[in-house]
Amino acid sequence: MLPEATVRRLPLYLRVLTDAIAEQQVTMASEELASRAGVNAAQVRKDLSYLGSYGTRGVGYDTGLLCQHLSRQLGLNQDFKVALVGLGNLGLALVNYRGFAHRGFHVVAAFDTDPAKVGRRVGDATVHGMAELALVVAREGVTMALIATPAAVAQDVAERLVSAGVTSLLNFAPVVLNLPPHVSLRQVDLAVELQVLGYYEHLRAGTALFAGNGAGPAATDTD
Amino acid sequence: MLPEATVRRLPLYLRVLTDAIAEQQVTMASEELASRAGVNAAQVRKDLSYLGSYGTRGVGYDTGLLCQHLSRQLGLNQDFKVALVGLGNLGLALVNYRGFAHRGFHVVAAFDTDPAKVGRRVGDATVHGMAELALVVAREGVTMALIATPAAVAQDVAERLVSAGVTSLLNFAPVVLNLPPHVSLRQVDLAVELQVLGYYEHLRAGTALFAGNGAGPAATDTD
DNA sequence: CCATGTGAAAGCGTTCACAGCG
DNA sequence: CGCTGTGAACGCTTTCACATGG
Repeated sequence: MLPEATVRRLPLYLRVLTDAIAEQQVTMASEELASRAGVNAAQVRKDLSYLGSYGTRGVGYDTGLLCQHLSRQLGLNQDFKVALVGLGNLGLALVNYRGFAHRGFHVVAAFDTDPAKVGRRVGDATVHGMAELALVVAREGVTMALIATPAAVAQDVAERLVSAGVTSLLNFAPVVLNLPPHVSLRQVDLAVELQVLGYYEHLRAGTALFAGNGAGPAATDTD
Repeated sequence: MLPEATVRRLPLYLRVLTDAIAEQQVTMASEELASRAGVNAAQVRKDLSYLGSYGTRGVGYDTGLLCQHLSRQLGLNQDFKVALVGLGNLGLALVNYRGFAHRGFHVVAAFDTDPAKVGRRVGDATVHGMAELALVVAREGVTMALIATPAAVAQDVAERLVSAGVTSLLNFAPVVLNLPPHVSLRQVDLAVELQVLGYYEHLRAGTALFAGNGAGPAATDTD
């Protein structure tokens, strides 16, 4: 079991390594991997040490070997079947997002309440009405879902997805979801992100009257 | 100066309070606020204690009073001028997102490289070419920006925004941005979120062979 | 000699437990 | 009596510093 903080950084390392491999780079030291991933070098070494010893002292890490191991750890050699609920602007953006299929995440089913959208195809998926959710999710063997619905229905949608067999959810609706503990849940909340930025912006505006320049607390966070 | 972890939760509390006020609820105990925000009650009390003493012992918090104070802390009484760069599916979703204008965030300028899009209006903003970025950002007094461009150009776009006077960035492109420390940066990375879910999904699939049921480590995180 | 891998230390964030106040 | 506000304990994360090995 890897620490959660480590899990969140593995995709970044993987991205850096993939770029390096494309540039024919065969080895990389923790120092370089760290600076390209925006973290501390000791952090990189500790994170990678959880996976075993895949580096060579005096040299660095073999980019190809490490890339392979990170992919395996993240389960990227298998394919994940993903459902998308809510085909507003955000839902459409999600289904067309390149980063998904690229890494083994396949949106195989989409759902919306709007009868005008039902029956259309978005990406590789057909749009179904909400009534068919349980049936289609079970039939397609979907295990992950993206919730891009209005906040008011997100909890209900989440519960129906979980009942139908989904075990991982990525929720974009601005509500806190209550789900059984065996379900993995991650939240992407644009309003929260903006308000956090607003706080620091507001802080700078206030302290600028007292302090000389704008050298304030930069909230750099990758999550 | 509030701890960053606390700042990230304030918008959640604010949302719960806003809902409660709409339901005519005048006071709320830390216990209820906590459960509705999906956190621990002691956490709520500690977070709120950083802002001062706005609760009444034996009763709870005055929803209206607390809401007002949280809004002030987050700088939501002032208006923020926001620029949007990149008008793909995601960019369009962002400009049409309701949660923004609602809380004082106004997208007053948009930019894209596609000549076919330049000159159009999206929401309340006119679409400009990239060449006009510095000029328009300075003229409109933009301080915050959303980067919804391809990864390859995000670093360049970010630097140009910062040169033009932007001090807060919300980046949706899947790259680590390197910026001067006085700039606040937040990252929303869909590929990372999915891969984290993939890790736990993969883990459950692997351990299911050994352990009896799927009661695994649920990564519930609001961030 | 150089960079990894890792104990030990330092720093944060969360949770507990209860004193204190309305 | 109930709930806030808070010191103290706990656990997780990050960083340091260096022994170890190619």
